[in-house]
Amino acid sequence: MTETPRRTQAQRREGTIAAVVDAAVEALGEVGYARSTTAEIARRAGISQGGLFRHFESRLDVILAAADRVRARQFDEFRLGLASLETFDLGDVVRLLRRATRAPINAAWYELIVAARTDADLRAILEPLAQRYHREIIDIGRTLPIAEHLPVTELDTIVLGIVHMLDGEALMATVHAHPEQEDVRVEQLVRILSGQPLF
Amino acid sequence: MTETPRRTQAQRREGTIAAVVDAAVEALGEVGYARSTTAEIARRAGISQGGLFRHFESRLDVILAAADRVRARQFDEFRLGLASLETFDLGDVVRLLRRATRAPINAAWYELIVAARTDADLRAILEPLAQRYHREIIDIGRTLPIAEHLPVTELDTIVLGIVHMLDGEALMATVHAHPEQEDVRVEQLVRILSGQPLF
DNA sequence: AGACATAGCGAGTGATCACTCGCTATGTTG
DNA sequence: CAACATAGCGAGTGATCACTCGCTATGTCT
Repeated sequence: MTETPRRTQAQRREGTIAAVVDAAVEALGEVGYARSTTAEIARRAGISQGGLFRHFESRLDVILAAADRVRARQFDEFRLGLASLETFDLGDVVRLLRRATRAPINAAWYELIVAARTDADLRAILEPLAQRYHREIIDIGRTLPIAEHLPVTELDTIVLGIVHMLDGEALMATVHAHPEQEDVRVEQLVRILSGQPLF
Repeated sequence: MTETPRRTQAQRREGTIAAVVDAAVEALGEVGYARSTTAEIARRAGISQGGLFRHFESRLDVILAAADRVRARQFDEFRLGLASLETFDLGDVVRLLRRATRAPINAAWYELIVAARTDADLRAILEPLAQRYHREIIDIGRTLPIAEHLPVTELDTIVLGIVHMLDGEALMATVHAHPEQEDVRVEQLVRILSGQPLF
């Protein structure tokens, strides 16, 4: 009655691993780091708890794979968004960045960053990824047309400053959202950065 | 041999409660929300686990008290710092704010904010505190001398923007610190906000 | 087809969780 | 001092944690 897909071992393995990593990313976003247990992840991946450990040595091993998947997907999507812009209007770039920081998948990244502060093992595996994350943000900033009109250290300060601001905003929004003020805040920010003196 | 302090019941109660709340704040900062268990908090407070439940109905009850203590202490200290400033140089204010966001006690606040995203019960008790936190930041901003030279909505945008930026910076610093660049970043930021056009 | 390797399963295991309960210690009230 | 109320203790309790293990299911190799 039911069809037998007849997949090779490599296909089965690959498919299961991908399902587990996706499930882990989803769990991090939906229930947070502490409740992203191996049972929870296995359930979301449609696999038994024991089966999970066939492909991953430990929970941390799953988390590491999930973290790198989040990082890669975020940058892929952001670069795609950048490429679709016809002009490099600062407001558009900030809005793209805001969309990235508010994306559900980015919540998983925040979970990991915060958990890493008090979990030395997690921090050890997350640090290289965070370094790369940071590096990629800086690099993208330097490819923007604006880069030609600014000293590089100021450019980096502005890019990181905006990203950090949006990170802080996204985190606080979970307990205190102000959606009606967000657009006007972006406009004001752009105006300030564009050089109209404020005081 | 050992002295008997002979405290009243009210004093004993008050002292124990204060010890528990302090222990909870300390635990949140040092081991994070998930590992701030009632056993961990009781141990740090020098009390038995059962004794803790004599004064608090649940773990969340302890957490709530700790959260409000963090909020109150942060604002007390910041207002004290502000009062000690001879001039209201923007750089000094930003440095004060940075000191506040990087304070160990503030890490407890971040733990709670992030945990609240995926914990409805925690979010319910934390939301009013977060509202008050937000309100107090805005209010302090509006008492600054700068307020007289700016429309209030722009002032709020700048104040919240800087606070969010420092929050984001503080959070990312746990996995990716750049202490050597921090001072120059503040100077650049102040220069930008002071009206020198960048592009 | 038969021998072998890998994939997947689910019932353990010891540790830890928030919380309870019967008890003792200390302070209060008359 | 006696009767009582509150403070504090620590051994439970059932649930859940990461992880293991003996087993079956499925794919591979000759």
